[in-house]
Amino acid sequence: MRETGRAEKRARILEAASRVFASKGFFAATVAEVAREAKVADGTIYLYFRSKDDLLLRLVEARMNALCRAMQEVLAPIEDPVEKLSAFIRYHLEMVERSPEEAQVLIVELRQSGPDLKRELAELMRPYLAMLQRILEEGIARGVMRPLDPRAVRHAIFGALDEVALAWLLRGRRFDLAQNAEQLAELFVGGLAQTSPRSTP
Amino acid sequence: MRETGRAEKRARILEAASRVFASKGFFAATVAEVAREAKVADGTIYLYFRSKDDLLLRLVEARMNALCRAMQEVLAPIEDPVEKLSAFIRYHLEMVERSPEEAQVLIVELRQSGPDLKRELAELMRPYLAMLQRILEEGIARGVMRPLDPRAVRHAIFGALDEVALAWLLRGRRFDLAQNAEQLAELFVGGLAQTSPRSTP
Amino acid sequence: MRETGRAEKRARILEAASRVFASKGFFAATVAEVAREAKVADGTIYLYFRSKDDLLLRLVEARMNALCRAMQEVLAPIEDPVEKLSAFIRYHLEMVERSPEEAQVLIVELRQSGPDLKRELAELMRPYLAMLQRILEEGIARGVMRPLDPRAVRHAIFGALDEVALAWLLRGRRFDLAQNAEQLAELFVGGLAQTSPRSTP
Amino acid sequence: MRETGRAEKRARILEAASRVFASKGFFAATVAEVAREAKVADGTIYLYFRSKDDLLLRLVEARMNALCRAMQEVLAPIEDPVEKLSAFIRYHLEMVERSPEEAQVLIVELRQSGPDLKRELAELMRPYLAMLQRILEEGIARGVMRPLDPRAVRHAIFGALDEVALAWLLRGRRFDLAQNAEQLAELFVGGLAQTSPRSTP
DNA sequence: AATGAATGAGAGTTCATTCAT
DNA sequence: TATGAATGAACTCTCATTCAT
Repeated sequence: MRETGRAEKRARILEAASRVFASKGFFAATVAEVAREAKVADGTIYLYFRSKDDLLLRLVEARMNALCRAMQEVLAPIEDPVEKLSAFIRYHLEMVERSPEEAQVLIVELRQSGPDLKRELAELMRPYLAMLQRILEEGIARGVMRPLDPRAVRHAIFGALDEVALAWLLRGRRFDLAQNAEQLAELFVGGLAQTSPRSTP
Repeated sequence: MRETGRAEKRARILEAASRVFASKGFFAATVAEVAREAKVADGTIYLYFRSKDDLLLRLVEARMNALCRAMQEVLAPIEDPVEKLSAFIRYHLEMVERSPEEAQVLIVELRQSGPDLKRELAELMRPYLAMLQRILEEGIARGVMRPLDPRAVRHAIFGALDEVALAWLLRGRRFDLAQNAEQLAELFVGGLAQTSPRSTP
Repeated sequence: MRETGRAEKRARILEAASRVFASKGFFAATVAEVAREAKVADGTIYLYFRSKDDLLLRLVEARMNALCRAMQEVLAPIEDPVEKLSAFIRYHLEMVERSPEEAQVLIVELRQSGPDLKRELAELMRPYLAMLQRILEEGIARGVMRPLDPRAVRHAIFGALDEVALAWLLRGRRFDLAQNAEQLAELFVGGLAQTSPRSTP
Repeated sequence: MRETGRAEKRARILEAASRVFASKGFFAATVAEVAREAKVADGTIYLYFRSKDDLLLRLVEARMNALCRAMQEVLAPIEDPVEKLSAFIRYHLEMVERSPEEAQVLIVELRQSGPDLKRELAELMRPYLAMLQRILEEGIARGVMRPLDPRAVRHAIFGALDEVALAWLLRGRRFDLAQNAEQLAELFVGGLAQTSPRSTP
């Protein structure tokens, strides 16, 4: 238990925090509970994280990094921006379906915080949103997507994904998320499709 | 100061709660602060509301009712479901722009709560979401919208509106919300448009 | 509703207080509850009583007065101090059985109070205890009771009655109080009986 | 300061609670006051006790256990049930005289509580009352006591002891408790004495 | 590095009492 | 005289954070 020990314990605390925040919400969760779940002493948390807020921040950071990396890999081999967008939507919800607990933190608890924390959390989401925006920009640049404001569309798509995931989580995961992913992909791909070429006979 | 007095004071407390919750977040806000803002004693709050949770619930209820009524009136004279949807999107964000503080509560604080409260809040949103869904169902029924799953699309549109509004609020209202509304309207109207008829010469 | 009105309302409040204090305990009971039970406004209580403490004090006072008067009448026609004592014991528990709610206040709630209030309450009990003591003193003077310290015996008898009544009330009035009264009467009459004269042939 | 430290602090809090409850009454006493008296932080109380109610419960429990053990030892070497009863009465009041503060809690505050707490407290008294009842039952069985209902007599004796102790405490311990104990012992021993043997010359 | 007992500020809520009507 | 809405002090209990071991 040296260097690896440290990293492992940090990870264990983050895992514990993820579970506890997901099940109780960030505010209702207590540091003591996270400590118990991680099988460390209360004080130990503070050797790895500055505060409860910091714990959430680092948790979201870790999840976002993993999500970004994974999404990157999924999108890399795809050439067409339209297909990229479609893959983005489907893969995002696939991840939610695969790790609902992690998703819970990113989706639901993310906004549970005072304004300061909220701003910091938004900052952490940026790389992910940037990926989405780049797809849109490229689609527009290549002329395969309508020239709508990429930032507005990015927010729209992200909000849609978020809301669908939230509904799925809140309703106890009772509907088919993959099917919803298809619907969303069609909706947004259709919404961004260049319509003029079709009108030409 | 008889019947009007009571209702006015209740409204004053709701106004105060709206401001305080918006600026600090529901959890960080204290009942004492709401009382101070409303210029009543701490205990007075409890003559009008059962608890802090109830205060949020009633606040969201009031705002939702107003929003539903207003939206109803806007949509009533419109016949075409596609135009109705377009109007829904534009008017929703128009309201956000007009009363950002109220929106803050509906959009941001709405999810700040333990799971129990969250469920009750979701319940309060239902009539509004139902309106949106009905537009989609009618559009599909009349054959002017693609037969996508109305529930999925409803979530998508609502999430998109929410996220755009949230971004606008968090960034200090620095971009043009009306313009974004146009973009969203185009995006979703396009995404729902029946494409096949066009391909027929 | 003039002079009689006042007295009647005062009595109504006392009745209400009796019921509420009996069912909840003096501390747990609220003035608002008493007011509701008496069908008067909260503030009205304070037109008739100085404070919540005063309300209890006046309630006990009224009950003690009634109890004293009734006991007085019961004992008046009895000549023999031993029979008087026996009647006192039986009648005391008879009253408890007849009006358990009033008894509850006198027995149980009587001690629920800070030390100041407690002293004042003890003061109110004095006339009743004095009656008992006088019986004992006369019995001793006449040589029909053993010359035990009348004050000590008075406390003993009163404590015994109190405890038996308390047990009866706490156990949900499930045993026969009259039978217990007989037992107590025998016990104390026996305990106070002059034994030596009898042994002389 | 390991195992002993914990137990000692718990004991210190109980001592403090005993003093504070005795001087102010359970209801009027505040947890903050107990904490101050015990020289610990407010929150520390809750590391050792679940609630203010629990604090009283555990306090009574500890006192009752000690009382039972001590009484057990006193009675063990005594054979004759009549003498046992006499010793019980004298020793009970001796204990009150020796530790008036502890007695205050057991006697006075014991009934200061809502009905739920009251029932739990009554439960804690049972072993002690059972000891008393057993003495009576044995006395009756051996034919050295009159066959009065042991439960009724038990209540009577306990109530008498309670009341005498209460009076002594409320009057500022101004009369001789030991003397009263003698009187009570004579009273009850006399009351329970088999009278028939006396008639034999 | 790790512990977990201790801290104490601060939360929501209650309720005896007052006073304008 | 009666009302009951309003008050605000005071309560119990929680929990993020610290620090002696």
